[in-house]
Amino acid sequence: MSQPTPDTHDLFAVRKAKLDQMRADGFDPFRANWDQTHTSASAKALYELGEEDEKEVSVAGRLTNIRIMGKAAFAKILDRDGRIQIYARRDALGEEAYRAFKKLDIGDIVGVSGPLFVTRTGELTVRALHYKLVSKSLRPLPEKWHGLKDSEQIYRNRHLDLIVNEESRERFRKRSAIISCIRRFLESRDFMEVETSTLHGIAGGAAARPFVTHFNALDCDFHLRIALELHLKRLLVGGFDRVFEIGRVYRNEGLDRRHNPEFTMLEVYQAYSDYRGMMELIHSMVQTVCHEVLGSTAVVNADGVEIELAGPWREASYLDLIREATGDSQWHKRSKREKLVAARKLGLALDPELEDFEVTNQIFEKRVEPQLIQPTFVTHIPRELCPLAKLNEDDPTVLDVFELCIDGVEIAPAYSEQNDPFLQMEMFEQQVGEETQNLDREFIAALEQGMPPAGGMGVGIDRLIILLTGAANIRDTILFPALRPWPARGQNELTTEREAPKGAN
RNA sequence: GGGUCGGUAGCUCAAUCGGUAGAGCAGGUGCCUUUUAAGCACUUGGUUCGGGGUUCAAGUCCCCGCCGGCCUACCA
Repeated sequence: MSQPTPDTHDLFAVRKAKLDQMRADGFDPFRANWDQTHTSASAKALYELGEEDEKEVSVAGRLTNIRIMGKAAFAKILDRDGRIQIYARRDALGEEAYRAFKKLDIGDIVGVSGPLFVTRTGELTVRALHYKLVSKSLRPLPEKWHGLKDSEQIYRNRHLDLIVNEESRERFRKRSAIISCIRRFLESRDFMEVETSTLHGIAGGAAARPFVTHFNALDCDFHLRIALELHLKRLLVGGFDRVFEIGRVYRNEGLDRRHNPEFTMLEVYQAYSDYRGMMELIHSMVQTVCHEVLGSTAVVNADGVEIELAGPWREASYLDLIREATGDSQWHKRSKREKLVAARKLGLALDPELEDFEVTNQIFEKRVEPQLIQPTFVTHIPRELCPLAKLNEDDPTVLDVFELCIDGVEIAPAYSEQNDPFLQMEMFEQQVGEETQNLDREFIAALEQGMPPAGGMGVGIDRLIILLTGAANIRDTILFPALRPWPARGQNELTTEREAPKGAN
């Protein structure tokens, strides 16, 4: 087959022409495979064991770098563990194979086998005796030195980001390790992992606008869940005394540095415990993750501020923190008007129509929470703020709950769970007001069956990952964050044209 | 939703006051058998996000739109 000369500036066409030529010569890389005996890391480990020289390995990965020097070449391949150098020379591979090697492109996926050796400059290298192209890369990779910087491309083309940006690869590896560690921690405490449904008739357990979807078979609308809470508590009623779920929840609200419309939540429920028990649980959990995954109890946030996670953590009541922020020890005795004036002094122009507790809570969210950088359990939270927790026995205006704040963000709320169906009904009615169709009567019926006293907690996993990896943005911790769908005519339209696969047989 | 900044070659970035759109990497050709962002020589490559306007002349100024970053609003 006469090789058509493609435009040398059309990187796709140049690579496609190489592929066509290979297929014409009887080799189709998309039908090939490779027997990988070692990764970059295990090959290094093997070499460091010492003993006899010239250990043979067979590695595979994506070519990220090629340096051709006449009759020999160095290249690097990237596999799941990292990079390893390979050395190809004409007299070892043979004339024909070496000529083909020189035609490889950065981004191609190859298998390479041969003995390990260390180069003059001290780098462990595989001396290629055999190699095979096992997947052709038709698109060029971003620049080798600067990587991919454009944040939109990073989010839209995460695969490119992962190939060229090592920090990104490491961050997601760490995310996986943290979640795995959390699972093992909870299992070691005899919690059982469950999966509850994501399609809810009534999206309860939190106050957030849900996404709506339509179920054709039943011809009715469903909501994507906004929390895991109510189903998990029904499992407590059912006798699963210690349950947890790690799953997606969906909230139809704005996007920003700390909010993605779908995010990962961990919820844990433990019968015969309470919010104090949850304090111990989250503290131990974070210590365990620090030791097993991070190897450190200190983390540094995106602003360079160090946060010390080793315990014990500060405990402060909601009202004390408000008093501290406003400098008013008699805050609880002030009228709403006085509170509004105080809010204004703190630079908050609040709507006078807000309820009294909402005014205070605005101060909490805008002026207190952002200041809670080191881990702090905020306790004694006003009852209006959460309808699902038990009232404090000594002061029924507050709840037996905490909110764990770190780095100015709420990481985990936990409650002594309300199990009195009458009080629960009352709280629900206050919450939903007129919209009684949003009142989850099935849940109330479950409570009427009798739910054991329990502690429960929700952990925003993505926010925890931000904290533990020092990420600047929730999108850097979510593999495929929400973005507006591609415009109809994008600059980067699909290049692969529809054509009969000629080389296929 | 509002404010603000941005979108230039496949990638990372330049382009003075409105006056012929450039560089590095990647790509192509040639040389080079231990390189490290390999090197050397030559070289291809542009709907300057899209549409309109002002002007002798627009990447640059104005208007509209698209996409994104940041701030803000919403947000248990």
